[in-house]
Parts: sequence; structure tokens; C-alpha cells
Amino acid sequence: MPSISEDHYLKSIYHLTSRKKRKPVFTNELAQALGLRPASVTGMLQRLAAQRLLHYRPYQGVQLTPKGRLRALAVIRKHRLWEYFLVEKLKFRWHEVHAVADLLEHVDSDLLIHRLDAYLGYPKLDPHGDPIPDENGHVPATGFLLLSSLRPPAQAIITGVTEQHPAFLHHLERLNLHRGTRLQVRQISEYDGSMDLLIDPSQPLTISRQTADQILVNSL
Amino acid sequence: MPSISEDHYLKSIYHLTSRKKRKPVFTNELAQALGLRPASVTGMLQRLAAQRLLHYRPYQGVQLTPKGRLRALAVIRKHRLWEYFLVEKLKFRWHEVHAVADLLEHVDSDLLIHRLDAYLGYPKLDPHGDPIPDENGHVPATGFLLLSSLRPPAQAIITGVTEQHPAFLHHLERLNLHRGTRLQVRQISEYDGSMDLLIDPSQPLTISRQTADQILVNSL
DNA sequence: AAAAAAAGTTAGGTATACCTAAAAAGAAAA
DNA sequence: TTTTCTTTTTAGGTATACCTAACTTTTTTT
Ligand SMILES: [Mn+2]
Ligand SMILES: [Mn+2]
Ligand SMILES: [Mn+2]
Ligand SMILES: [Mn+2]
Repeated sequence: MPSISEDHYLKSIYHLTSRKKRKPVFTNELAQALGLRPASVTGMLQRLAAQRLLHYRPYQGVQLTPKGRLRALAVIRKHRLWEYFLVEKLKFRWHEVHAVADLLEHVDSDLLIHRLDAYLGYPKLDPHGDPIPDENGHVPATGFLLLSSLRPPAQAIITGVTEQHPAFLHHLERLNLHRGTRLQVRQISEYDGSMDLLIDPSQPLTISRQTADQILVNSL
Repeated sequence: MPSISEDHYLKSIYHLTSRKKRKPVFTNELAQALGLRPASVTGMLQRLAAQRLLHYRPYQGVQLTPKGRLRALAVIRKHRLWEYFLVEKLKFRWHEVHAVADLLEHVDSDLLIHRLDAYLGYPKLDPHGDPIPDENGHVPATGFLLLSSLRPPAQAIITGVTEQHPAFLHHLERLNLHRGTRLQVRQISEYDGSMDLLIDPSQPLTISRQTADQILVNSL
């Protein structure tokens, strides 16, 4: 019953809500995130509110209801399970998965998702290190840190990223930074915050503050 | 660019055309096959004709153009590859696959289908014994016979079915008839055409003419 | 506290894809 | 060859999901 458009609105509201602590999500930021015009967003928000998927007060933004949140998490679960499948089974690269998972996430079959989950061995994290919600909408906690928060001579393992754009993921591949890559922080520039790292086979590497801000790690 | 509705029309016209030798497909049979009203079908046929996907002459039925035929075969290819995936990897049963493949067949990504095909080992037949068209729209010939065309004491192996309804596939499962089942025709009733068979571990079984008409075999 | 700017909503329009009811065309029967 | 029946099309309507342009509400600046 939920349409592709509805899926995208709910998912987008969920992500915007969690990325910033602030409660309501505003029409314009949603329009921005979805690549639509604000007038279109207003119309859809009113219809989603009529379905009790979110609370809508004119001019005051929206918040998901528990029902809306569960719908959003169901879509996110499907998205991340498919991403895992694409990388682990079909040998997709990090930057190729997102666009395809964005199509597969709308396939509506509980049986399919259940069998897929079993086939994949009930993974807890997607290829970007994002947690995969379970069928009840529970999101496992990860406790990952931003690489940019470490200080020399911290050692860590890359566990994920906070940014999905193909250009960024491509950038990481060129730098030879992947999930599972072990690294040590050697030095941080006082001037621009860039980090000197030593990765896997004692190879030195310098990355920008901007890049370090998007990388998640497990500290060792 | 092709919508789910367009996919279904093209696929349905293709199947109706090949199942009967007759050239054009008529509005009412399409409406019947798609579960829609004739008036709706007329409207869509006119729009597909405007896209040069089929030839439409009012009151005279339609025929796919080469372009329309390729579109139909691309959808059928996706459908059958997904069916193969569902059965071989996700352990779906014969009767469960069709509904789910009918959703997955609309996911529009050449990269995905290409990688899926490779992952599955470039299968030539789907779980119902139907040939999987290649990326150029070539449909491999199978040369299977109808079980009902055999005469005692012919021996054969079940290779597929010509009917996809879950009720029929369920019926076959209850009879213990699967793809790969070896059988011998013992006797055919003069009265109602029912067939006495001997299957795998010399187990006798009688099936109706109607059932035998929907089973494809390779004669030994 | 006005005025100006920004944010959000309403009004009216488009395309897709369905529907019912009425009209028209073609095929079959009288 | 008319009449009747069946098939198909047209006409007009609905819901979804977008759009632009005009208007209203809220926020910020003067
Ligand atoms: Mn999507
Ligand atoms: Mn992801
Ligand atoms: Mn389908
Ligand atoms: Mn099949």
C-alpha cells in the first residue's frame, strides 16, 4: 500500500530528524532533500498526516508518529539488506550500491525480505557501517567514532562512513581506505586539521579534515 | 522510463501473441489478462502506439513492433532471472516465486541484471522450465514436449510447466512431481485421457489429462 | 512597530493510469 | 439487407504526484 513517493518522504523525514537533534522537519529542507518543490511537499505532508504517519502543523514542520517511524525503518531495513546483498553476493563496489538499493527498497514482500535476511546470515551492519533495523524497527547501536575525533597516536579500524555520495566513496577507494582498514593517527595539522595516517602495510597517507569528518572508526 | 503498467501490457501482449498463432491481440483479451476494463486498455494501447511500441488499428487489435518486443523480452528476462534466484538462492518453492518476481521484474538497472546473471551462472531456463532471453532478446529454444503427447511405454524427465498458477503448482507438489522427476508412462485411459505413471522410486501415480496437458518433459 | 525577507500554503494546471456510462463500429443472425 | 449482438472506442470522472504562480504566515531587520 505505501507508494514509492511515500517511502521516500518517510525515509527522508526520519534521516533529517536523526541527523540533527532538532525535533521538527521543515517543508523546505524536505523539498531540498527530495529534489522537489515546497508546494509539492506541503501537499504530500497533508496526505501523510491524514494517514496518521506524521504530525503536521501548518508553518511548524512535521514529526513522524510511531506508525510513520516504523514505516520509515521498514524501508531503511530493506535498503540496507539489499546493499549488503549487492556488495557481498553480487560484488558491487561501495559507490555503486546506493542507486540500486534505492530501487530495490520499494519491493514490497515480507516473504522476500525474510528469506533474504536469512540467506545473508542476518547481518547487523550494511556496507557503509550503518545499522540494519530488525523486523520490529529496532536499530542496533554501533558506538562508532568519527575518525576526526581521534588524537595521535590512536589506532583504529574503519567501520563505516557518514556520507553516501558516490564521489566521496570513490575518493575513499582512490585513497585505499575501506571498511576494515587498520590505521594509526600520526599527526594533526594545527592549521587546517588534516590528518597524517599510517595505514595497513605501514603506508603513510594524509587526508583532509573534511574527509576525516565522514569516516567512522572503532578505536583499538 | 518504462512504467510498471507499460511493462505489464507489453509482457501480456507478447505472451498472448506467442501462446496462440493468431497475429493480433484484441482489447478484450488484454483487459481480461490484465484484470482491467476494456476502456482503460484502449487508452493505454493508444499511448503505447504513440511511443512506437506497437501497431494499433482501431477495432483491429494490436501487434508489438520490434521495439515493443524487445521491451517485453527485457521484462521477461528480468522476471525469469529473479525466479531462478528466488528458487536457487533463497529457497523459494515453485508456487511462491511468481508473485515476488512480478515485483522484482520492474527494477530498472542494467548493472544489477548483469551482475545477477553472472552470479547465477548465466542460467538458460527458469524454475518453470521457461527459457531466459539473453540481453539481446534472443530466446533459447527448448524443444520440450507435453507430457500428454507421450504414449506408453515412453520414459521422460519433467522439465517444466506451461501454467504458473499457484494452485496448479501446489497440486504438482502434492503429487510429488518436480523438475527433474523421472517417469514412465504406463497406460492412458481411453475414456478420460488420464495417465498412469510410474515415478522415481517405482511409485505408481495417476494424473488427469488436464494436469498432463500442463507438464513439459524431455523424452528419454 | 513597520517594513522587508524568508518560509510555507493555496490555487490552478499537467501527466499517468485507472474507472463507469454512453456511443459507435464491426460481426453475426434473422 | 436490415436487425441484433458483441466488441471497442469516446467522453467524462477520480486519485496520485508532480509543477508554477500567487498569496499568507512567520521571522528578521531596520
Ligand atoms: Mn528509493
Ligand atoms: Mn548504506
Ligand atoms: Mn510485474
Ligand atoms: Mn517462470
